[in-house]
Amino acid sequence: MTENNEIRENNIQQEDLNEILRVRREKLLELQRTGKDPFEQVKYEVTAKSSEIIEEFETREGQTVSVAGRLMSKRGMGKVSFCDLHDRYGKIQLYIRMNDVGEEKYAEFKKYDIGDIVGVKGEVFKTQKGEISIKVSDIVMLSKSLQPLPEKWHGLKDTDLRYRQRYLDLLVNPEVKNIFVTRSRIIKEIRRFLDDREFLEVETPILNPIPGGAAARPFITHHNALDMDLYLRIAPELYLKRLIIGGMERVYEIGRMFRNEGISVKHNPEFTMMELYQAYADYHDMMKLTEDMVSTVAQKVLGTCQITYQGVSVDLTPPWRRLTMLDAVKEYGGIDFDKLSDPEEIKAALKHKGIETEGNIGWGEALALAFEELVEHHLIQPTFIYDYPIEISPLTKKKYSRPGLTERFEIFICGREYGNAYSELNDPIDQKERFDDQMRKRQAGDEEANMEDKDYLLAMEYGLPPTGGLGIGIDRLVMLLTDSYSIRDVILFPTMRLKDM
RNA sequence: GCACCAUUAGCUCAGUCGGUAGAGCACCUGACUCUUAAUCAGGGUGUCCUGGGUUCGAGUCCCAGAUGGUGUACCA
Repeated sequence: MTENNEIRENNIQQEDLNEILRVRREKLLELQRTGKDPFEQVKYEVTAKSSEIIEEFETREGQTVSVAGRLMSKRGMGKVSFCDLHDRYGKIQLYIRMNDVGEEKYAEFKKYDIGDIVGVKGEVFKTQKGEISIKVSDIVMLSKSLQPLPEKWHGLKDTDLRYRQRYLDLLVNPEVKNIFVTRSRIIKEIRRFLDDREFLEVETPILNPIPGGAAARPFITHHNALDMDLYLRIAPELYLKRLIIGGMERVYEIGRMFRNEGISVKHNPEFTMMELYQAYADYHDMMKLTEDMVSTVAQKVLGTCQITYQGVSVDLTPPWRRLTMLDAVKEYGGIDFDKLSDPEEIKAALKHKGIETEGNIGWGEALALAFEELVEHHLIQPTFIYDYPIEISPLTKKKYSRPGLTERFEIFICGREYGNAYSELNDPIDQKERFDDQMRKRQAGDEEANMEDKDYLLAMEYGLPPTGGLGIGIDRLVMLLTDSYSIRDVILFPTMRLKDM
C-alpha cells in the first residue's frame, strides 16, 4: 500500500502532466494515504432523487435523505459552502457547514473537485433565498475525477470532442441528454404501437452470407472456424419475409443496419431501422399503418402532431397526402411520363429540365431520376409517393393493372425520405427474373444491385402470402421529432476516424 | 472523392501590418458561516494540430499532411 503510493508519487512527478492533472492526482493520493480511497467504495444507499426532493418538497421538508451524483459546481464561503449535485434526474443544491460536518470533514470536502462523484446524507430544507437544498450531515467521495470537466457556462462545443467524448457532452450539455431520452421514448412507443397490433418482435441475423433487401454496398467480415466471408446486413427484409412464409404473419425488427457508403448529415455507416411485415395486407394498409404510427408516436412523445423541423412547420396528423410518382413528376416537374416512351424523347424531356443523362436510360429509371431531381425537395408536408418503376423495385409486387410499375411507396417529409414500403413480391418465378435482372446490372458494374439469394427463392416457392412490408429509418425519424440537423446528433457514438491519442 | 471553412491554456474564445502569447470559466494560494455564473486579493498553467518552406524574425504568409464541420458527389 505504502509502496504503491510511493510508486504512484514518482509516476506523478515523472509524467508530464499539467498543473490541473497533477493536483487532482495528488488529491487522490492524499485520500488514499489517509485510508479514504474513493475507489474502495462499492455502493451507496440512495434514498431520494434530486427531482423528487424538489417536486415533493412540502412532504420532504425536514426529512433526512441520501443522494448520490456528480459535483458540478462549488461556491465556497469560508466555513460554509454551497454546491450543485447532479444526478440523472436533475440537480439539487447542497449546503455544507463546518459546524454540521466537523472541522476535519469540512477541510477534506474543501479539496473535492468539480466532477467528483459523491454521496451525501442530510436534511431537506429551503435556504433563505428560497432554494430547496440538502443540509449535509455527511459527505463521502465515491469516485475521484482526475480530469477537469468542460466549462459550466458555454459547455462543450467542439463537435469533434462532443462525438468522441459523448460522456462529456451528456454531462455538460443538458439538451443533448434530452435528445437521447426522447430517442428512447420514440422507440418504446413504436414497440408499444406494434405490440398492440399483435406484431411479434423478432431478431434476424446481422451476419449474412448474402446481403439482401436493399441496394447498398455491404461491409465484409470473416468467420474463422467456418472459413467464410460474411456480410453485415444491409436490410432484414429477406429474413423477415421467410418468417411470414413460416406462418408468423406479423413480425417486426428494430435493429442496426450497416451500409458501406459515404457519411453525411443524413447518413451514418451504421444506423437503426424498423422493418415490419404483415400478411394479407397491401401497400395501402402500410400507408395507413405508417401515418397512424408516426402520428401516435409524436402525440405520445411530444404531445402534439404539429412540429417544427429546422424552422419549417409540419403537421403529422393523418391522413397524409397520397400522390403517384407519375402525378408528382407531372405536377412539380412538368413532365408527363404517361405520354413518353421513346428513349430519345425521354432524354430530351429530362435535358429540357436541366437533367443530364449518360448512355441509355430506361423509362422507369428516367421517371425515378426526374422525381428525385424535380420533386423530392418540394415535399414538405408528409406525403406518400406511390407506384414506383419496376426497374428500381426488385422485391416489389407488380402493379398488375399498369405494366412497368410496382405497388411501392416512400414517405417524404421536409424533402427527405423517411421510409419505404410495398406489397411484397410473392411470385417466386417473377422474383427469379428480377434477381436475374439485378445480376445483369451487377455484372455491368453496379455494385449496389441485389445479389441473387437462392435460399430465399426456395423459401418463396413454399408460398409467401400476400404481404405488406414497411421500413422506417429510426434515426431520421428521431431527427425529425427532436429537430436535429445532423444524424450525428441522434446517434450516441457516430462513426469517427480513429484518432491518435 | 472534390471544394470551402476550422484547429491558440482543461473548456469557451480573442490575437491588429509578420516583431518574444491574451481574456472569462476551471485550477492554485489567501480572506469570507445563506451562495447560486458567489465575491474579493494574488498566481498564466501553452507542442498556437503536425511537418516542411519563405523571412533577420511565423500563431499570423506559402506547401504538404492530420482531424473535424459544411456543401457536393455517392447513397431506392
